[in-house]
Amino acid sequence: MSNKNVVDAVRTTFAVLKALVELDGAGVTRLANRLQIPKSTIHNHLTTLREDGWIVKDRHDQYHVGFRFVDVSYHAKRRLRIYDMVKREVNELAEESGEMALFTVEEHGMGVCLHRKLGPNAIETPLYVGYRSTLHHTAVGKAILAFLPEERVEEIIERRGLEPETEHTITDRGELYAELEEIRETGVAYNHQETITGLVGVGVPIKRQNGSVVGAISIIGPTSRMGTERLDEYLTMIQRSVNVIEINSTTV
Amino acid sequence: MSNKNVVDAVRTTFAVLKALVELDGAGVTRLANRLQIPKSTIHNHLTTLREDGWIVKDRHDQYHVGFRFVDVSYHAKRRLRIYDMVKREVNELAEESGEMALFTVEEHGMGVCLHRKLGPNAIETPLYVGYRSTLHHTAVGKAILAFLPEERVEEIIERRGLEPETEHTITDRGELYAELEEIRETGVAYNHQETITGLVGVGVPIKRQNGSVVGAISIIGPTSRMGTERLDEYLTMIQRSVNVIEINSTTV
DNA sequence: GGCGGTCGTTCAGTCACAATGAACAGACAC
DNA sequence: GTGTCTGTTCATTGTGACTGAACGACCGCC
Repeated sequence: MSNKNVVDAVRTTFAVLKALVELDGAGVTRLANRLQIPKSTIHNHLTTLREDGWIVKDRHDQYHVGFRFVDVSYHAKRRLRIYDMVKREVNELAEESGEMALFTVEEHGMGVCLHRKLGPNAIETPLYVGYRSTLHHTAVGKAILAFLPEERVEEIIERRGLEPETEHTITDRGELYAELEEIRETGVAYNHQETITGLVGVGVPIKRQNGSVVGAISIIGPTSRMGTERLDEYLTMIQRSVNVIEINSTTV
Repeated sequence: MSNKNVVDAVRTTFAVLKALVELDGAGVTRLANRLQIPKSTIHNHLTTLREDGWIVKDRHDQYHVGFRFVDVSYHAKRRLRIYDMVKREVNELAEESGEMALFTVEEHGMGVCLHRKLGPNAIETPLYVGYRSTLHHTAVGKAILAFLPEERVEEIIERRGLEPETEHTITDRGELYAELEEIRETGVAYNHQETITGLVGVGVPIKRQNGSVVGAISIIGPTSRMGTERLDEYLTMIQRSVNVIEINSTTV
């Protein structure tokens, strides 16, 4: 079960934290049952986490992840120098388009949404800042994959699979590679109802001077409002934003 | 050294994470030196954290806290049902006042800023979403302290102290209690250059139906722009916002 | 108001395993 | 080539993480 050179107790603690997030707070017994770990062990971990200020216990003896992670989150985002600039551009894209605009980066083979702005007409989606998803079925995800080294892409597909989200999700490796090739040529990635039926998106990667990809920006909306000519319009807007970001990031 | 019923390995791991945040990324050796823990031990923890997707290693073998904490952060904030409403009100306060508006809650005896919005004229401060500080020298902090149970307040002062930030910071326990009493009567807390010289603020607590305090909202700006009458103006605005929040939170 | 059935918490024993230091390998400057 | 930084591996060992059973607090129910 346990690999070498790793600390199992750390695994346990983060399993507890993950469960607290998923259960939206829980008590000792519920955690013990869910994780199949004795109550006393769970209790020790919870006590440690609480004493160190990472979780809280409410008046009903329910434990919750604490706000200290908000601090960690801030510092994680701060590592991206372009973050503030990207935020500004994404906000503008949302305002101009009226739809939802977002910024996503890749980490451990998953896409993580780091900024999201709802325009005046934006639809409701489960997407939030911090949301993690596989890369193969989103506009931003494919935009990123297209510009990662080939071996990284294979590694990621191996690790994360090509699970279908809708009937339009690309689940064939060859098909995906063909589309990535096309994205490399055109510099644009689309999401044609591959994540949620009725939802389309257009995304463009943000690259460093050396050509490596940092992340991607996209605009997302319902098929009813996002026809071909509208998508083209949005694409132009996004490309302008990415241009601004890429140019300004070289000077810093 | 080690308490009973706690897991030291967990302490170590979070010490590593904390150091990674403070150092803005670091390698094995630097962490080992800083934490006075052998390299191999640090390495084991880093490997575990990385395999589980909590930290990343860049191309220069520097470890950084990962974006997965952004996800945790989101779920921590989501626990506050009033969060979205507060966010909207704070944004509006910042727009209307032109200054910085913010929302802070208490956790483990510290204030944690959960939302911050810069108005058009807002000044630069080190305050960010996730920022943690002691409670005794801020408007929001005192607003919260005033409506916590007396024994909690004593506990917090005992644990966190009354460190001076400027020459105006209240460091005397009796003086602080007197001011808290006044805040309880008026429902308003002020920060008169107690955190940063030249910076003043006005804050109001947000309470639940049962009278317990959830957090506080404030507007912060430079002394030059924030005279008595201006502060009164802002106070009225904040009170209106808090009113909206408190009324709407009872119906949910 | 007594009585199961929860819950969280405590505690001492034990053996897995976290911590360790020394050795190794790779990068880099000079 | 040489020296000095890195990060990494690995066998050893002694400690402390894990464990189950017992405890006590709480709550609803009959």
